[in-house]
Amino acid sequence: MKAVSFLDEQAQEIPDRPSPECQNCHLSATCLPEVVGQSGAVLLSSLVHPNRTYRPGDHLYRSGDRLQKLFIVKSGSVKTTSTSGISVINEQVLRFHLPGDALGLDAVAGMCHPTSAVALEKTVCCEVPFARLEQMASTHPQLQGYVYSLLSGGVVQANSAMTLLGLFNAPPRVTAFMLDMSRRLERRGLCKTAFRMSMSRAEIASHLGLATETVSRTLARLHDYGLISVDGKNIVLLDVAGLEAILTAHGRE
Amino acid sequence: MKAVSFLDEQAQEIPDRPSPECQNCHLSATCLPEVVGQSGAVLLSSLVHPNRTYRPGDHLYRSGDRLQKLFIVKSGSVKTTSTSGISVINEQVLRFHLPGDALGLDAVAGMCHPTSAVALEKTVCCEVPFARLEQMASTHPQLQGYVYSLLSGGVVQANSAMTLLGLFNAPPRVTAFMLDMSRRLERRGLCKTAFRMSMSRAEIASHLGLATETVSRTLARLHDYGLISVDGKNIVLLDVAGLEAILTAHGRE
DNA sequence: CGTTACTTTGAGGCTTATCAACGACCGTGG
DNA sequence: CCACGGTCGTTGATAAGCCTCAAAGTAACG
Repeated sequence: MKAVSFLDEQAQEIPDRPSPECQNCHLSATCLPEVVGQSGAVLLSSLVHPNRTYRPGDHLYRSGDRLQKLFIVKSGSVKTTSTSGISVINEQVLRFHLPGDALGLDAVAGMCHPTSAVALEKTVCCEVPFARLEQMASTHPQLQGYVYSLLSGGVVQANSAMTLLGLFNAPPRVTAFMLDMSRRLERRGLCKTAFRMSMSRAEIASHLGLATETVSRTLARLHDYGLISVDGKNIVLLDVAGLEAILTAHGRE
Repeated sequence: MKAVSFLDEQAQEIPDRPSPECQNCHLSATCLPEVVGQSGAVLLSSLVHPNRTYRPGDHLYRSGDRLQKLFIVKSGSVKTTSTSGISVINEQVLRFHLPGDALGLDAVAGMCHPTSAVALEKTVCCEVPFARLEQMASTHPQLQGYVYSLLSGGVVQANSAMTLLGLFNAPPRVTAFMLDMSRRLERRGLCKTAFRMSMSRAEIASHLGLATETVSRTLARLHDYGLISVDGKNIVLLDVAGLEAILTAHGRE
């Protein structure tokens, strides 16, 4: 089963395509569903900058950078991270972004990125100048509503991540992480039971507020129970019902 | 030193004021700073519903309710909570909202509240019908930008809360919580070193992903170190520099 | 003034972080 | 092509932090 990182890889190879045509984009269903209409896609095409390719470790933006454009992952994957502000040595992985996901929305409030974004693998992104998006949104109610949804959805997502860290211990955290990945991949038309996790164990651990070793051990235990199959970054969910049972069983209190 | 819960209490006593005048509101500086201009405040007054008073434990809205209006805390305090979706027994406190804070923004994406909001004490709120706010924002760029900021700020806030849970253990979590309260109160023109925490220990614990007893013990230890003074819900920050040192010292590797 | 809920304190045990070592994989350079 | 170093992942042992249970003390409320 093909993994997300290999999604339409050949189509993405074309470097710096001068004028992306959103109406032909394979992501249009997940990326801008309500906005892309007969004329909507054409409008958006005028907004979207040429695609740009990033290599693993490349920064899309760094914490402190001025907000100029938003990003939409077209292929590959990206992590957003924040430092505590106190010590710079340690960073928290806030979220992993898959194709269709928007990045940089948290910079709107201060017009300056509070987080950093780093490509996890070879990644292609669309770029949307925020000033022009804001301008165009003011004359296109549909687009405005979509921007609201994006921003609001970011709050919902962050809240559920916080709930995961607040209510659950290690096993359900790791389990919920995989089930969440599964759901997000399914929504993109990819296989929901077998996939490749492009991030390192350390990045998963940071995202879940755990130590690298704990993530490794938890995956091993889930494997022993016959719930998953683990081969490096490749994961197969063997017993989804069993995994969901972990969530109900291992909550705190 | 006056605490936030007693802020202008007499002025708030007036029940169900029929037509709130934002230009006279004592919160105008913190609540809608950029929007309230000569004409802005008048416009907003036409948006804002009569104030409503809540008693401790009253719900402003419940998870699942349809989004109809946003809320702005005028006096008192509110907690927003979410359940894991798996088990209803346990709830996670996402945030405590002080006067000037907006609530309900996370409902925009699904037009339905994903969280619940409960008053912690006697609380007065302004209500803003979302449909009319959206409508008016489309014709008033300043207001639109403000709504963007509110939403984006919600993401930033949620991310920093997640970073706190992900990177720090108990002592810095409790410390950061108090320092955050201090900053937020200072921004409202209240005393930043002595204040009343209207929420229970259990609610603080839930917010910080800890057990009630751990919060209690941590506060006791900070008291022993001479960093704070604790008398029930009343807190005095005795050594802010010392508290900030806790943050740098007790981070997880 | 009694009842209830909340808070504090103590003791014990479990989860998980930490330290350490080993093996696997990958890219590099010989 | 193989040897090499480095990063990453796994596994084990240990200990620390925090959760849990339990009980007493305190504040809040009718």
